[in-house]
Amino acid sequence: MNVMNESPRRKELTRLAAQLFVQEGFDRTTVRMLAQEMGIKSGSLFHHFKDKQEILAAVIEEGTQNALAIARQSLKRCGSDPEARLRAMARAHLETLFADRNAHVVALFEWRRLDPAASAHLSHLRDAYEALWVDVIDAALNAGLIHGDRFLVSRFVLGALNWTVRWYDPNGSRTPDDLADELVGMIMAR
Amino acid sequence: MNVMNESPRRKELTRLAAQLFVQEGFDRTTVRMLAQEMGIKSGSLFHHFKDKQEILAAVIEEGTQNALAIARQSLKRCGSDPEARLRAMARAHLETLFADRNAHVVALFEWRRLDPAASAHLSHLRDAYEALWVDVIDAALNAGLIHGDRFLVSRFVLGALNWTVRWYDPNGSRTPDDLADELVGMIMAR
DNA sequence: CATTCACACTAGCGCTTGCTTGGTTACTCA
DNA sequence: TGAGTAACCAAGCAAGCGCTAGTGTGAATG
Repeated sequence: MNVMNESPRRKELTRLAAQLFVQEGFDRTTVRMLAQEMGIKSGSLFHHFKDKQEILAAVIEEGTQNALAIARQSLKRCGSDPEARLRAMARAHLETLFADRNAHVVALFEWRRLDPAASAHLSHLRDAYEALWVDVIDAALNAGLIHGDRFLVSRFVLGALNWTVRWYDPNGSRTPDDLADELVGMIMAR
Repeated sequence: MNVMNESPRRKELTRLAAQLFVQEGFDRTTVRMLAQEMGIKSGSLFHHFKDKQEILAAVIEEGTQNALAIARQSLKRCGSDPEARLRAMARAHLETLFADRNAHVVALFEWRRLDPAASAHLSHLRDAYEALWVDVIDAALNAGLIHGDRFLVSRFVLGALNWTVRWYDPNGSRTPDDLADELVGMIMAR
């Protein structure tokens, strides 16, 4: 088995795994299916990953790291205006959601299949991401842009955004930025 | 095997199955686990259900039928005021979501595991339910209570509501009605 | 009293699963 | 040129899977 490093080969395999996990679900995806998709034999898979669990963890970690990076970058770029920051977070969220769609669908819907160790590690990453959101929501509340309970508002907004993976069609007429603006418009006091 | 009727025994077994499906996920729940939870041997399970798929379909059908019934009842009770109807739908949604929590979690997150035949049948049920929502949202838009695109608004609202199953704690200080009112307040123009 | 029925049992078939083993190839770099 | 290593393969194991076949039983029905 490889060490836990991030060889380019492993990264490519992780991408393919994410796609299969979305298509079939984690449990129904067999190591033989994964291997075939990767053009290798099933035994060879365990040269790159300790076990099937580790593949799942790699997929989710990849997606969450990207989300965190993009969100931080967006916030840095957009100054300190609360409305601009709110809009930027919504846009960044949808941008990463559809850029790394497979990884995020796995993260959102196969989370429970992680073993406790991996789950604990990835929870911290997720918390770091959500903390960004809470800060932005807080600032928007203090500025009077939106009303309500900070906890509930952030949960509702994240729920509405995450649920888009269930219905949004990237080939349709609406861009992710359209969605973000519509959502922000929907919740802002006028 | 039993006919597809709704014997009380079968209904009770369906309830237990829903609980296990939530705990373990559909794929990881074995017929032996189901049988043990039900206090019978695995072979006996197939007296009540044709196969494992049929158990999943029964769980989801049960939940969706209840949601539809409760929503219709709530709308009938609350008159024709657009705001009251909007609030009633949100309350009804959360009420059924937590009254039949297991069934709904399965319906929301194990949907993909249905075979095509069952999926088509249950999609119609789901569409009937969502049609109620679109009507109510439409009326609220026409009354100027909320702003935005009817399609997007209903998707965002349903997303925010459905996502509550991931974080809402029924033993906490907030009632489902609190959540409904907060959400309605959040999206209403002021 | 005979028959039927719902419900449960035991036993196990045929197949798939995640993962291991022992060995081979292809490439890098001293 | 030869040692080291990353990547791979063929073969297979032990466990577990959904599901079936055939049987037993106590209560209701004729």
